[in-house]
Amino acid sequence: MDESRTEERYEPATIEPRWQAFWEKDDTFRTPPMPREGKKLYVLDMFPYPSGAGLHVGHPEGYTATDILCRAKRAQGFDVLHPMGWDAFGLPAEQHAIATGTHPATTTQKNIDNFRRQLKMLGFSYDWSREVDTTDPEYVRWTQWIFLQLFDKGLAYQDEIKVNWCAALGTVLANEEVIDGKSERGNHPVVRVPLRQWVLAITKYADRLLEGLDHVEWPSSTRTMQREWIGRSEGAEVVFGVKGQDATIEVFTTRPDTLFGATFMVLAPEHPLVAAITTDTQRAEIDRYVAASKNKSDLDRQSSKEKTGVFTGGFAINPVNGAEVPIWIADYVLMGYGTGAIMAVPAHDTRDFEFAKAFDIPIVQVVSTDGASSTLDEAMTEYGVAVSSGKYDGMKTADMKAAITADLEAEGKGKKRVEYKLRDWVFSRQRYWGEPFPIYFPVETEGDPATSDPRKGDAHVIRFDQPIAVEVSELPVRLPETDDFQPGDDPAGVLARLADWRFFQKDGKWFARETNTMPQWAGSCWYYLRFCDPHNGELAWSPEAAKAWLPVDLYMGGAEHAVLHLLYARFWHMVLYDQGLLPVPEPFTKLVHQGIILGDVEYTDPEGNRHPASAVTKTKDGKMVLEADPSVVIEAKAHKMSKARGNVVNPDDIVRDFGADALRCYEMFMGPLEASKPWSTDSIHGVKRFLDRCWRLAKDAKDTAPDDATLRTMHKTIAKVTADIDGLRFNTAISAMMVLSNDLQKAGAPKAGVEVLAQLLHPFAPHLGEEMWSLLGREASIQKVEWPVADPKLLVDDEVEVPVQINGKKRGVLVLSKDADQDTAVAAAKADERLAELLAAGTLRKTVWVPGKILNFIVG
RNA sequence: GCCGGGGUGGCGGAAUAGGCAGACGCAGGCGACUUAAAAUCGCUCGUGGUGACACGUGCGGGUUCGAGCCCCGCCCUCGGCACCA
Repeated sequence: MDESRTEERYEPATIEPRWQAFWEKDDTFRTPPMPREGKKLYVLDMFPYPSGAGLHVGHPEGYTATDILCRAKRAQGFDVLHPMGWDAFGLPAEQHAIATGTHPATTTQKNIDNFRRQLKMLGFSYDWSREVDTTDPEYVRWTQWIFLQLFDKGLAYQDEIKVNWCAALGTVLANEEVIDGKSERGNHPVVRVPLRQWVLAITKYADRLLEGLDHVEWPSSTRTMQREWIGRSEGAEVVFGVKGQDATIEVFTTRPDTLFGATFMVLAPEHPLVAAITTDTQRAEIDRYVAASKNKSDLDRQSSKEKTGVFTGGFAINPVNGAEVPIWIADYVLMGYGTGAIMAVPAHDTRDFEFAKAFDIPIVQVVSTDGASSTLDEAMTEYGVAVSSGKYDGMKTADMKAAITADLEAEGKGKKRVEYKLRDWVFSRQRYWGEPFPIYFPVETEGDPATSDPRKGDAHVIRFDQPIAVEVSELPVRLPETDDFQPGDDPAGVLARLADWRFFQKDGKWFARETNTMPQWAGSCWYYLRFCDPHNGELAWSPEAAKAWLPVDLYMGGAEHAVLHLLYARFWHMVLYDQGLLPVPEPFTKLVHQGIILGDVEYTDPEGNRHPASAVTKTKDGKMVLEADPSVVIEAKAHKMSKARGNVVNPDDIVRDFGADALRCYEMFMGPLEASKPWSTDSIHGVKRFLDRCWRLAKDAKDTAPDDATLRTMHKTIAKVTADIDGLRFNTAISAMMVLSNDLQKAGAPKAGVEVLAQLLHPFAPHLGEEMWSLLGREASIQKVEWPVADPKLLVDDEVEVPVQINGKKRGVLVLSKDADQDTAVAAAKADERLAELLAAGTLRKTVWVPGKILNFIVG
């Protein structure tokens, strides 16, 4: 036991809790209620779902990145809003309740406490006084209030939507939980049953949501995904007559110019006209096909691309030429898009081409690249000029689209139309653990309302067609207490059978509460707004607070939320903006996705056995093989972390073994923030050694002035690290600090240099930063010290090394003054014995001189 | 199939207005200190060659004095979408 020696070492386990306690007591990271003019910065992490498993190493990646930025920006004089909270409604807690009987609120609270402990352990500079929890009734109050804003504006409505009902599990399943018509868990049959649901009219905002993407600094891949999800498509609606009937069929097409090539029509099996059009001889076969497609989910329908379909026996009349074309039904036409019916132009549409081939339907070419027609081996989908199209022959595709649409419109046989892939948002769930809807319905009882009681099962009718909003003053509508979370035989879920909560009397009349709950998206759609003013008891947020802090300047979170969460949040934001409740039209100015951290690389032989890295070697032709037996080829691959694979890394273990600062720095040093990267516990050692060296530099700092070279390195590092933090290039920032620490050590630890290192390092390794500052004899907290500024004069060296090439190959290096001209450089090169010799070997044809960069002689 | 991102030493990665490829770190090798080990420090470390040199950024072409970076054609890989008329 040598106590003096342990004192001489960097001990994160001692210093980290000490500084965390200091920050807490000092309230170092408290955000001012209002920022100073022009000094606000709102940096937001996507808040986590507090799962029972706790934090994994993926969480701290994005959190550390934003924490570094926030700490640096505070030191640069910004008022930074950097809050954290919990997206705490969700299915796992309810499933846990079903399995164990523990109330979801209890489980959730426990998990939140564990998450908070872990985040504090990592030293993040959140303003914990602004913490929000989406399950807190004070938060739910305002989630419900926002729903009422949507309801009042007619943006929330009810509809019958088919859900995946699994009777055996007694629950409604999400699409991804259904495989081949069976439940993923238990393999029980799943049927599609229509259920009354709340739907939000997000499609009314489709164009706004699309247009807004042009004004945000988001990854282009994410913007593209949102654009494709919205799926705006311009075309025309064309009306076809039905032979021998009064009925008409409307179709949507983006290629009205190919109307002359329509050789058949296809209706979706669910299309309302199918029964009327079908002839008696075809009816049996049609009924069979319709029944078969009825139980298929969209997913199943799309799993096979083989074209199937049945002829109805009916014929449609082409509005431009009166041609009679057969009407088919086929499930490659979706009822949910366009009109549920298409004009099929096999010559110019790949799917129609396949169908025509399968059922031997004529293919008529009406667009051609050169004006001639020929037999097509595949659909010709490119634009060209019209052929076999009557008076339109010779017109270019784009022109003909406009012309024929106008002509159809004039005759009342069609018009311009815009379609979207985006569907309205099904906003209700048949669950317990979610926000109740602030809605109730009148109940009609059979007898006298005073004596009949729907709670006891007396006959009654709930008038779902007459929804009534709960008074704002009565919010929140709380979840009823219960200990029964078991699935039941009613798809409507747990709340529907809690009759004492569901039914109530007012003014002598019976009413029934809405028993659906909101999806998990609801709470996460507006948490960034509540953070501006989290304790407001009168309003969801004050206009002043919103104006001061919005928009979010940087939003950090996983790419898995690229579409849904970010689209839903933007939608709510726009609705609230339209009501004058928000100061800006888009919520998140800049968005960054941190990459996924994969498990440590695994070396696997063809039999699936794993080998240690040291047993593997690379052959000359680049194959990985077993060193002991080169005939065994090894696959080296980093896999996604998963419990099943057993490669999950727990931050608690890493902090225990290396410290929070080492974990933070390692995750930033691994590679670019947005790239997915394999974890390597081995590599943390290097980062830990670096932090160790920094600690010793502070401990051993000498009161000597840094020499000129060290001074230049200090200032270059200040410039590099400052710029890299702004650009979120933390890996290169750390490598620059490693260079500085190595230089400072060689230079004998001059105090001024170590102070700069501590300041630059503290956003990355905040505990060590504070500790170094204190070892250097300075007062806490380093967070309150102004960020260092580089002296531009010290950023450029007076002398530079310029490589000299002969015919593009490096043959030497010249040391020249930084503004040497070509003549000086050439003279210096000729003065070099070796270079002169090489130059003399041929005729000089050309000299390339890039000042300060390169000198290249072309010799022939 | 379509749309994006990416292929650089044994490993993670650095370097793009086209200008010394491999910064920084891991692993490895040699050495110093130590009774020894750990820790620390120093040197070394793309491949071939004693060396001068030659070859090297997924593959094949091209542009250029000069290409990891730009252009054309492929291969692999990771994400997303997938009958949207």
